[in-house]
Amino acid sequence: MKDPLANLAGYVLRRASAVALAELNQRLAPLSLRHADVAMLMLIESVPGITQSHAGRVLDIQRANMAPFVARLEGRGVIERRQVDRRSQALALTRRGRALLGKARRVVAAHEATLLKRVPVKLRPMVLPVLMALWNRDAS
Amino acid sequence: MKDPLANLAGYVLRRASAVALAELNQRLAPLSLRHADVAMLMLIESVPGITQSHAGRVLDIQRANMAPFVARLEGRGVIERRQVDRRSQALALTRRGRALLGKARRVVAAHEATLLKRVPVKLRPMVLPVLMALWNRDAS
DNA sequence: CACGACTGCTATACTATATAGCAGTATGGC
DNA sequence: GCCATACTGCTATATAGTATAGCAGTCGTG
Repeated sequence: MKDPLANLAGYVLRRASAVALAELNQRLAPLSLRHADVAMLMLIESVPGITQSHAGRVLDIQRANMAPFVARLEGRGVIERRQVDRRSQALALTRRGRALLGKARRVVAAHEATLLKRVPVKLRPMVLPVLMALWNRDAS
Repeated sequence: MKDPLANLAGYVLRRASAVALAELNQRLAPLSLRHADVAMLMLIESVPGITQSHAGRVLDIQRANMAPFVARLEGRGVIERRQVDRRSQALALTRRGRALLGKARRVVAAHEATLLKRVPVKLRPMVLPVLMALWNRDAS
């Protein structure tokens, strides 16, 4: 049946995001990772020593939610905290974290590939520009 | 700062969706509506008499979650249920529902406009095709 | 040095979504 | 007609994600 909401960008954006997210989480399940975990690991890897508060700002995770989130990753032994200040924590990957991230990267790459494969070849180069524009990090 | 995850379509898709959803819900707050309410009202309007279970399938809402959801809308007097079967419920908008949907439509239109305004003019015609392709209703 | 801003944290709440199971109902094959 | 099967609406419950309020301690700056 034809969905009468399919001509609303906001609606399709939400549905597409929900499907993609569910698929990614399913792919990550064997590694006992969620999408947010991988985002955090990738961020820490590319900005080693990033502050916990700074990471939260980049990933748009509330300070309150960062605490148990980071504690869980630390408890798993994939990241470690180093005091940079008497209030700030610098985050870094452990050896184990780097190994896990390696596997996660392959999963993410496969996920990205299936996402893009759904888009007609001619439109593929527009995917990221369109999404980035919709995200619009500067404005809101 | 440059987000190191910004080249992952899945990540940007999720972030864009989250921002857009939050904005829409804020816009809808004065009407005491959430995005899902409006989706339901729009669906019922365009397919009057649609079955509750069918609506749930179209909008991807679990049967279990449909029950309290529909009950809330009915309790507000915006939709009504008619027995079509001894097990199926047909949904329809009440007069009040149609009036409310009228206001909601304008809010949604404004939201859509601000979304599209973020996209460079050249890319705008690609927005819906790209999102629809990513959604990929046929496959998954 | 005092003040305001910042950091990490706990507790809590709310929303969205997911699973399990139940009673009753329609349907298609025999 | 009868029965197995699938479907409908529903309750109860669980989980994940996200949000607010507030606190103790720390830093930077005027």
